[in-house]
Amino acid sequence: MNTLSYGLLALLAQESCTGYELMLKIQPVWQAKHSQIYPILAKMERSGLVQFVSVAQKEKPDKKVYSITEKGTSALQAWLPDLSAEPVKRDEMLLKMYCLWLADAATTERLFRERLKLYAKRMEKFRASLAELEGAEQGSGKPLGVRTPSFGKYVLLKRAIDHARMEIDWCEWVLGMLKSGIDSSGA
Amino acid sequence: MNTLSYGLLALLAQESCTGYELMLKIQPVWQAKHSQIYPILAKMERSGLVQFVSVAQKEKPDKKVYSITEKGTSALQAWLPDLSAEPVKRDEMLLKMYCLWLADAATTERLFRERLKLYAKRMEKFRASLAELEGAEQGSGKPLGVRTPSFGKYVLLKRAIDHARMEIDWCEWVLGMLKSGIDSSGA
DNA sequence: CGAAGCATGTAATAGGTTACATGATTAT
DNA sequence: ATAATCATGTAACCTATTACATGCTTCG
Repeated sequence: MNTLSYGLLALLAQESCTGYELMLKIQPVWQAKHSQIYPILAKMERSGLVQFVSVAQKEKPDKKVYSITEKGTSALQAWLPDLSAEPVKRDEMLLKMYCLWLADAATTERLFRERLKLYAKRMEKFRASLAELEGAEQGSGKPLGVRTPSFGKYVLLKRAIDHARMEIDWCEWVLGMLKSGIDSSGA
Repeated sequence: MNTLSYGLLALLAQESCTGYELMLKIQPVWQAKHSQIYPILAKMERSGLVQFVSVAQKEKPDKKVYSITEKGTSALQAWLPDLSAEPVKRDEMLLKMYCLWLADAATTERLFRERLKLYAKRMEKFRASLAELEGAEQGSGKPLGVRTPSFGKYVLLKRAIDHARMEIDWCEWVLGMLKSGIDSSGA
C-alpha cells in the first residue's frame, strides 16, 4: 500500500467508480496514468480493501465499478492521522529560471506568457467546478459541512483557485518587470 | 538528458559547484537525492557538457568542483525555448481531503495545523534568503536585472514566499471554518 | 477521416528513493 | 554519545511514464 493506493481508497469512500473515473478524479492532486491505477485496484481487490461489479455497457466497453469495503474504510481511517509526507513538486519551467539570464527577451516573455495561459485555463476550469458544486449544494439544501463527503472537494477547489491566482499574479509581476525596463540593466 | 540534467546544468551556468551543493540548491524546485545527482554528473562529464577539478580538503572529504562547458551552455540554450512540461505535484495531505469527513474533529484540526507549521517554517526560510539576496544586491551596486544570473533566484524566492502565503491562508481559512461551527452540520 | 473519449489491461523503460558503504568534524 | 554536515559513490527496490494492444462512438 503506497500513497496512491490510499488516495484511490479515499475517492472510493466518497463514491463507487471505475478505474477510469478514478484516474480522472485524482489528477488535480496526484498525477497518475491508468497503467498505474488498474494494477493497484486489482491488488487492493485481492487483499479485500475494495470490491467490484462488472457492468456491461452497450456501445461502450464493459466496465468494473469498484467500491470500498469495511476493511478498506478501516485502512483509510488508520492512514488519515499519520504524519503526511512533504509535498513533492517537479516544475520544469521553474528550473529554467536559473538560466533565464542567458535567454533573449522574446524567449523569456514567451516562457511566462505560456505559464500564464496554463494557469488561466486551470482557474477557469476550477471556478466552473466550484460553481457546479455550490449549485448542487443549494439544490440539496445540505450545507457543505466538514462531515459531508463533498467538503474535501470544496476545500481542494478553493485551494486550486487560490494557487492558480498566485501563479497568474507571479507571471504578471515578472512580465511587468520585463516591460518596465528593469531588464535593460545587464543587456 | 532528462529534465533534472538540464536543471543541474542551469545551476552550473550560474556558478561552479560540487554535486553535493547542486543537490542542496535544486531542492526547492526539484527534489532529488545525491544518489540521483552523482551518476548524472558523471554522465554529463563523459559527454562533455560539464567538467570538474578535484579539490583536496583538509578535515573534510575531497570534492569535485563541476563547471559547465561551452557545449553544456549550448545545450542549455537549446532547452530553454522548448515548451516546458506541466508541473507535477504529489501531495499526500491533499489526498486526505477526500476522506476528511470520516475523521474526527481533532484529527482534522491537527492535519491543518501541521501543514500550517510546515509552510510557516518555509516562509521564514525563504524570507531570510530574500533579505540576504537583497542585501548582496545593495552591496554590489548592481540591480537585479533580468540579464543577471541572480534574477532567477530572485523571482523563484518571490514565488516561494507567495506560495507559502497561499498555503498558510488556506489552512487558516479551513481552520476558521472548523471553529465557526460550520462543521457541526453533519456531525 | 482522424482525433478524442470511454474502458481495460500488460510490458518495457525511465525516474526516484532507500539502503549500503566510508570517514572526518562539529554541534547538541 | 548521537546526530548532523560535508562529500562521494553503488545497488536494490519502488514508483511512474511510455508504448503496445483492442474496440466502439462521437465530435470536429
